[in-house]
Amino acid sequence: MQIKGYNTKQKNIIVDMLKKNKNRHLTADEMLKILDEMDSHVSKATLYRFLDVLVSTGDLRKYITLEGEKACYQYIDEEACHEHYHLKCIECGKLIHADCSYLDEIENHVLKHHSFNIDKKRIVLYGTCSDCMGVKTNEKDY
Amino acid sequence: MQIKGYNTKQKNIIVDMLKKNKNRHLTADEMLKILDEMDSHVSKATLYRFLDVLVSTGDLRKYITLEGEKACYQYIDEEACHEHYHLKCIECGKLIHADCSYLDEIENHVLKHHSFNIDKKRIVLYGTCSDCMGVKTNEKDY
DNA sequence: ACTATAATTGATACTGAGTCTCAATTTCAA
DNA sequence: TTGAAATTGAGACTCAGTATCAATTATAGT
Repeated sequence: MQIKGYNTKQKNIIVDMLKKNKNRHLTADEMLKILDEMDSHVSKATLYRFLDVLVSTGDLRKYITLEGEKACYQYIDEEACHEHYHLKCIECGKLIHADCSYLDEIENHVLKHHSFNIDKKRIVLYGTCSDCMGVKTNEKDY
Repeated sequence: MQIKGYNTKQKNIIVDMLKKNKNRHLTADEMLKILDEMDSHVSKATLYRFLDVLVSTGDLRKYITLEGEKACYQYIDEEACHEHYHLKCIECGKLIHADCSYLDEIENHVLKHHSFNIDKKRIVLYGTCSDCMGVKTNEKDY
């Protein structure tokens, strides 16, 4: 991949780290920890700056910040270039990555019927996961 | 509506304020400002606490925090309780109420293929509305 | 009404992801 | 080689939201 701007040591370190972890969803903090463990320290500012660049060039996919959760990123290559949406369980908090072409149908419907162009990366559907479905915990009592 | 827990002055003030602004989407900060202007000061901690309660009882709908934006809330009453999903434009911030039976198809798909039971009221799809679609601002250049 | 106790409130300190600043360093084109 | 422009890093900063905890208030039991 082509690095935008000046070709620096730090940018190459970051890209290498992302490629090595392309099947994971990393947060910026996790990346910093990984880089430190690799004795390849890169500053927080540099990391955030370059992540933004990679997102803007389309080399990295950024998932929407969920309520109370951190943004996470996934490197995009041949194997991982299909998008997915997120299912977030209200009961147990689990985040499910739904890899599924149905996404495109939703996109098409909304575009056709509502003239609205969905950013698929940001889709988060809230509800109850299979594990929690029968197991309705007693509601908090206020 | 029934107030959960002890019936306090502050809770009533908050509910009144929400009812008066039921057609708006307010952030917590905006609410605090409104309350101050009404000379009905309620502390930040109390507001946030009670908003959580109202969301848990279903009296208030909380919209997911967009990257870099604040959470906003909408009071739910007879007129606003239909099942519809929301389309939120990333460019202009407009919130579109999409009344549409396609919702059920999404629900069925996710239940069938992912064993996940969507809470339809919470669906918010982010993207670009028709007004903003042609008007792509020039990208940042890195 | 009184009291005990449990819930609630509010001032304020704190958290933490992400941003900003700016001097020092590095890149690269000429 | 050189110097203008890009980049880096340490750390200060932002700010929505949370936690703390002593003081206050609501309610149930008598």
